[in-house]
Amino acid sequence: MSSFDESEAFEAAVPLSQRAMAVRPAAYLDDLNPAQREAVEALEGPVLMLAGAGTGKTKALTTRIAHLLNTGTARPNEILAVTFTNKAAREMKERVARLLGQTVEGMPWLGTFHAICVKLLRRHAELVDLKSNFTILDTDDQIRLLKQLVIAAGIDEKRWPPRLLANVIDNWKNRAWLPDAVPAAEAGAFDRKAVALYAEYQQRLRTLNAVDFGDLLLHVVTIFQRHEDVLEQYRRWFRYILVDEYQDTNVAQYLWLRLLAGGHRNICCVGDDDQSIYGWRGAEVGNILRFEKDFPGATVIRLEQNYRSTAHILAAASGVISANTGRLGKTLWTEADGGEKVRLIGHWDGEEEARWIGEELEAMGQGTRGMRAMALDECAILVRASHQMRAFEDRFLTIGLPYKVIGGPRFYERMEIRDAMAYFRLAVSPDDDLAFERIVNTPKRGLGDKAQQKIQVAARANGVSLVEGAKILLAAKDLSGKGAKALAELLAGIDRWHAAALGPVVRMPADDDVLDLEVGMAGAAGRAGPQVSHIELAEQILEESGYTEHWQKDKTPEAPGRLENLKELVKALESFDNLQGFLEHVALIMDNETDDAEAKVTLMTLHAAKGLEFPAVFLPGWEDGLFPSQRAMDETGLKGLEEERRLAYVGITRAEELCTISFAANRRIYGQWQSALPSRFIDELPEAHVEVLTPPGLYGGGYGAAAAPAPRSDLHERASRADVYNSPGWKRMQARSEVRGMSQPRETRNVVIDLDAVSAFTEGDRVFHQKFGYGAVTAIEGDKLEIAFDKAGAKRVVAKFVVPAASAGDVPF
DNA sequence: CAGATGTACCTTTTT
DNA sequence: GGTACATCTG
Repeated sequence: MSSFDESEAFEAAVPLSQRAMAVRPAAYLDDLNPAQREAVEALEGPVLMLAGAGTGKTKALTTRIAHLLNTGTARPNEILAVTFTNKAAREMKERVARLLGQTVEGMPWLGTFHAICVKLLRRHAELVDLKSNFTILDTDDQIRLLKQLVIAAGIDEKRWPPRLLANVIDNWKNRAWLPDAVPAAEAGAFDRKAVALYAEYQQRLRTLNAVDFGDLLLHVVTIFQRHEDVLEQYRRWFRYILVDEYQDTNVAQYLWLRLLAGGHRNICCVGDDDQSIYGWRGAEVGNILRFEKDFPGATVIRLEQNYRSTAHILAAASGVISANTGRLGKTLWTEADGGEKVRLIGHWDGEEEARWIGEELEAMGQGTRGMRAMALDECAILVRASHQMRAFEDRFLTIGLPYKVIGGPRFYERMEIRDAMAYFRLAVSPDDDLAFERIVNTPKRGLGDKAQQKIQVAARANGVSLVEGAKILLAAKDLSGKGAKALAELLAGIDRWHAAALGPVVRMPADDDVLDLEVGMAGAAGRAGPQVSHIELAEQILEESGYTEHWQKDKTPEAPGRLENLKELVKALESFDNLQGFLEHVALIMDNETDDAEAKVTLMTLHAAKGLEFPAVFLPGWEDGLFPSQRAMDETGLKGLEEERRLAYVGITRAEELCTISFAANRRIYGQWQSALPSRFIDELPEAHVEVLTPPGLYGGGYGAAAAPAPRSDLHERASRADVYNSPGWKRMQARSEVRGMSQPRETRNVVIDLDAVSAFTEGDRVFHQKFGYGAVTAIEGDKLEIAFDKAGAKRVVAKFVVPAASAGDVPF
């Protein structure tokens, strides 16, 4: 706390009224509408900002921060501003800086819940029996650790799959339940053993001096609850608190906030109950719904003017969401024109849906039906479940339409990156057992299960880390030739790397610097600089460990990509002072944004789309069972259905100009063809704002043609009844589909066979495919080739995506 | 110890 | 259908 001057902080706490007018004329205030302005100017006391989709929420939030600073009400380090994602934090930082000009010093306490908790926890680690250099485990580590515990406890892995156990524990942590606080009812519902395992897991984490993501919050809450002096100190420091996406907070986060805001109550929460879509991961809509009860006298401000979408799109979204109960209620309005109606189209199956959207995207590029031309990067396809993306990827690959997938496996989650990181972790701290386990036999060193078990036994018997245990094992000559030699080599490497990794003062990356808290690892300060830079060291580690070679020798098609990723990893080290700082960053950040010049359609889940906007949005797969998802409804009933409906609302409101909803009568799920009925949410779209494109012959001319739309009251009632499956709209659709002969697929159309591409091959040819690697042609069928791939097995592939094996060097990708 | 076959599983996902 | 993981076999 050394350099923080509390008296100065208090001086800044003089009430606003007594301070001079704004330091500078606050031109930014003129940019706001009345509601936004109110939200910005109500600086003191609790404020709840209910910000509908596209109503300038971030603008209000960032302007509020700027206003706090500009009026001298608070200093940058007195504002605690929390977000959920790093992206949101980054954006907020940028926008505040832009509002105030370049002169603002960084805001040290603007960040994600987790990043802020890391800073706090490093400071007070000893209060929860940790050392301040604790490591942060990601989900993968967590699961491997749990697996060990499950096995050690002699519990059937089938009964408690580590993955499931991790979920259960996460849920408990989200609710801020320590092992001894898990309610008996809850524990009984699962299994007593799960609680015992949870307790054991926590104990093990402590021994390893490690925390998982949930702990970051939970430990800090525990510290605040048990040490009033510490809490008091932070209440004085964080004089103004701002929270983004408040509807997504879980119980632990809620407690954390309430504790911190408890004194001065200067807390401003921004959120939208209609966009709460993370209930399944512990978010409590209840937090936002009862804000006024938690903070009596709170100012509630509604941002309702929408600047994003056309009137038709807004009306469609409002129509859907109005079927939900227990909303705080907002009415979005816009000055914008009606624009295009929301388009609705039905398809025979998922493939046709993908084909239609592909064609539509191409047509939109030219401008169709009097609409302006839309570039691909103005368009997005938002799906409910990620497996829906395959149909689109297949199709776009075939027609060569550029696309990008958001939210796939991230860079830092890839196998090769995690392996490399494990080596780095060992260099930083050789007693990182989890890292050691990961790489003992990667690359293959002839150290299989048996050898690894011996190491475990040696370590446990001597109460030391695995690296030490391995040394003991070797000294005792308890391991045979080949493996022993490789192990000795690895251990020598770790020692060498560790010596080289002990660098100078350990700090966070510059942009994450904390003004008054030293985040560095204890004990490393003041050491002389190493001879090699951490970048060279990283290269050496990968080289000497044989890891690079391992992938060089690998002949699978993805090996080159992995080597490329490793290079990228080393390059990423450049922006850090040392390996420790880098590891810390990666544990919390894990994002991977590649910007590419070429315009591409964006393909992502509805969840990933929250907070984004696109001129044109496609919402495929609106079928009951898929969306709303059957599972959501089965597991949480009406609550789940309502969350699905909010997801629909989020989807529609992503669109600025054009929103296209589609559904398919048949879809292949888990390899089985299944037919489905249009989503009940389709019935909830107000007919006046929808244009039905469904081709005649399918669904009898389309939705709305047969019967008048159900009255609103009926919709409402239906949503809350248990027999939602028997809705009038449903029966209507069902009847229609039976009458109109849904069993006939539409005529196949536009089957363009690229004969040139096919004629280049004959049976038996060796070929190369970008994704599947090498193989031999076994059959030719239309424009498709059947190929027996060496690694990937037999596949049917469109001829133009395959080249003769000889010319594999210049593949057309 | 490694590759090869067989068998259960299958939302949404950030930190 | 396709993947991740466990068990079987060379």
